[in-house]
Amino acid sequence: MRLTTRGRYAVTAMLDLALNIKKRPVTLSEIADRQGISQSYLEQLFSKLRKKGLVDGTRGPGGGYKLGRSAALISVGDVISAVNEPVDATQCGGQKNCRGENPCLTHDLWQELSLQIQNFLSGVSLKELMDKESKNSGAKAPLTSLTPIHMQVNSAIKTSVF
Amino acid sequence: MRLTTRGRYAVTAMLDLALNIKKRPVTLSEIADRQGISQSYLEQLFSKLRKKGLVDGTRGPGGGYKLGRSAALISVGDVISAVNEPVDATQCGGQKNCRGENPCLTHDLWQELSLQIQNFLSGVSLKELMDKESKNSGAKAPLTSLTPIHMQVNSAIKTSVF
DNA sequence: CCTATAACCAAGTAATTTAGTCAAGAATAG
DNA sequence: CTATTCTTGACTAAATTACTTGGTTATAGG
Repeated sequence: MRLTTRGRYAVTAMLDLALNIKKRPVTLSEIADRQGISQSYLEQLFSKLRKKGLVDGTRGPGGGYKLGRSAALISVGDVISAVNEPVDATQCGGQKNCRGENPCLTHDLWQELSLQIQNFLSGVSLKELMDKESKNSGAKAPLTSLTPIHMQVNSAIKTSVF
Repeated sequence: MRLTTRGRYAVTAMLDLALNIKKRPVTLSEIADRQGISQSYLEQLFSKLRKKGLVDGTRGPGGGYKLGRSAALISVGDVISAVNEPVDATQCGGQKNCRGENPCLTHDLWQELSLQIQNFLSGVSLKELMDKESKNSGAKAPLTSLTPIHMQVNSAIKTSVF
């Protein structure tokens, strides 16, 4: 799981798409204009998103993109991993023969952690983010926690460990 | 919060350090050798880790690095953000004047999500990862979940949403 | 004091990734 | 037929990452 500005662009664009689609598909030039991202760069990102089935494109006038499935069924993790090349964290490629003494020990731990992050991001859907937005639209209150429940549990664990 | 191979190197090295320190400090050449990372690259990473107080270095023969504080008090988030330059996600720099129509809308949402990831990674300490390791050392059982509790809650949320 | 060790520091470089440009082609609504 | 919009590919500039080189300081042990 990699997390760079590239993934941020993709999530931002997908959110823009999800929020602005009413009836007509949303064009890339609209998104590019609203979010200040190069259209051609968006084209590359959406090419990958389309291949993963996260968006559907229709050509011609009145065309554009729409979500490949319900926003509730698209996770942030889906979007981010769609636009990133898969990385193998271990230099031995899954074999445990890296070193003699401590073979891939910390690699396994990182792999495990990486999986946890992946799981976390798979637990946040576009719909949750959209709902968050609509709840705060027009209001002056700052954005609060997205998914309070497991965050509270998490901080409970944290305080119990410390 | 950025998440690249750079952060992986840092976490891996910190884990190696935490696992292999018994009485003597651990030298970078040891870590470099065990983990297959360039020593000079480690020096750069540890320079940043030291400036954040995450490690203490002692020079001369018998010298090396030790943890700046208890492994229970060092989170994975600490390590990762220590070796990365801070990024401002918005191109307007906190001002809400990016666009006319949808000012920084999705930016706010990304900011919120980014904060969540940060919180999540702040909830996982080096000690948790170490304990995970020692529990599985010598055993053939595969690694299971690190922090089962909030993961279970998380998946519960997920299934309730879907 | 001398020497080896190992942290510290800084500049530069190769490789990779990111972000963007440019130039086409293909589908389709009107 | 034409304008629109996706789709594709190749190419380029910028940024980041990973690594190299060549030092300097501090210190333990002889």
